[in-house]
Amino acid sequence: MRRLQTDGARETDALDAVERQVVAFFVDGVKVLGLPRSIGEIYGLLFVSQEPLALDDLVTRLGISKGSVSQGLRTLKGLGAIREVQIGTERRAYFEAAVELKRLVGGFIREQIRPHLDSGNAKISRMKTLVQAEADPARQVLLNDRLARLEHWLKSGGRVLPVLQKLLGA
Amino acid sequence: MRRLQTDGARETDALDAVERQVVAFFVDGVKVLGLPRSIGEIYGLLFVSQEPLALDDLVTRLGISKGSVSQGLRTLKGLGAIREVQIGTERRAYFEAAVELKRLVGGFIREQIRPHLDSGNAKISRMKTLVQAEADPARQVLLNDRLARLEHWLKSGGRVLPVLQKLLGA
DNA sequence: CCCCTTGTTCAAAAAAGATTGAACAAACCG
DNA sequence: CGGTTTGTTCAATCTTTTTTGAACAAGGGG
Repeated sequence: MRRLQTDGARETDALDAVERQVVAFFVDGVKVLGLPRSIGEIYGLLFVSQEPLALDDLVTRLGISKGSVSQGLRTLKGLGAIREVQIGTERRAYFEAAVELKRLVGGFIREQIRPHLDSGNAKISRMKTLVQAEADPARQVLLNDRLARLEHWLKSGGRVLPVLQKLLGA
Repeated sequence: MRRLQTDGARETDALDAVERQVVAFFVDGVKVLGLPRSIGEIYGLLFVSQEPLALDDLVTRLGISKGSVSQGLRTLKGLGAIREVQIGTERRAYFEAAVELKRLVGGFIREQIRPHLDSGNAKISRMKTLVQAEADPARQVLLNDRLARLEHWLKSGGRVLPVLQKLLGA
C-alpha cells in the first residue's frame, strides 16, 4: 500500500488531460514572472486539486524530484501562494493553493519586487556620491539629471504598487 | 583614426566608475524583467551617454559581440526604449535612450505582457471545452470554478494595465 | 564594377539557471 | 534505543538561455 486515501480520489500517477493543461498554463505563467517551471507545476496541480496534497503526492503525480518539490513548496509558502493544512492526525504536511488574486499579487510584490526597489535605491545612493567627484561640470549636470530620473522611477514604482494591490483585490 | 568625434568626448574603451555602476544597475533591472544582461548593458550605457552611440561604439565600450548588440538594439527598439537619430550625414545609425517612464512601461506592457494575457485567454478557452467532457459532476463543478477564477485573473490584469500606464505617466 | 563599411543571421560555444538524488537531520513510535 | 517516515540540503548534472563570431546581405562610394 502506498498511502491512505482520504476518499475515493485518484491515485494514478499520470495527470489527466485537464490537469496537464492547467499545469502547463501555470508553467508558462510563472515563467513570465521569472520563476522556475517546477513552481508552476506544483502550484498548478494544487490549483486543480480537489483535496490538499502532500510533498510525496506532488513528487509522484508530477514526476519530479523530492528536492524540487521541497524547494518549490518553500518558495510558494514564502509567496503566500499555498497554505499548509492538517489532515486528520497525520504527521506530514498537506498543501492547498491559495486562489485569491489579491494575496498572490501581494506576496509577489513583497517577495520579488520590493527587495529590488530597495536595493535599487541603495545603488542610486552610492552612485550619487560617485557623481560628486565628477570633474567635467557638463557631465555632472547630465549625471545628476539621470540619477534624479532613476530616483523618480523607483519612487513612482513604490507609489503604484499599493494601488495595484487595491485594484486587484476588488 | 577610428571614428569622427562629435566633440571632445571619450573614446577610451573601458567604462568609468559611474558608467559601470549605471550599467550594472540596468543589468539587474532588466534581469528582473526577464531580459538578458546584454540589453541592460546597452540601455544602461545609452542612458548615461551624453551623445548618441552607434552599434560599433557599444561593441567597443561594452566589450560584447556585434551579434549581441545587434539583437539587443532590435529588442530595445521594439520596446520603444531607444530612439534612432541621424548624426550629420553619416550612414550608420546612432541611438539614444528613451528616458520617459511612461514610454518604457508602455512598450514593456505591449511587448511582454499583453501577448501573454492573450495566449492565456486562448488556453482557457481550450480548457473550457475539455471540462465539458468531465464525467464526475463534483469535479466538473470544481474545474468550472477554477477556470472562472483564471478568467477573472486575466480580466483584472487587462483592466489594471491602462491604469498603471496612466499612473506612471504622471 | 570592386571594395569598404554597416548591420543581420544563426549554428556552435559558453554561461546561467534548474533539477536531481543521495546524504543528512528531525520527529515520531513501538 | 533502533527503525520508519517526512522533509531539507547541496554538489553534480542536466537544460535552457545567452553570447559569440564567422558568414552573409545591403548599401554606398570612388
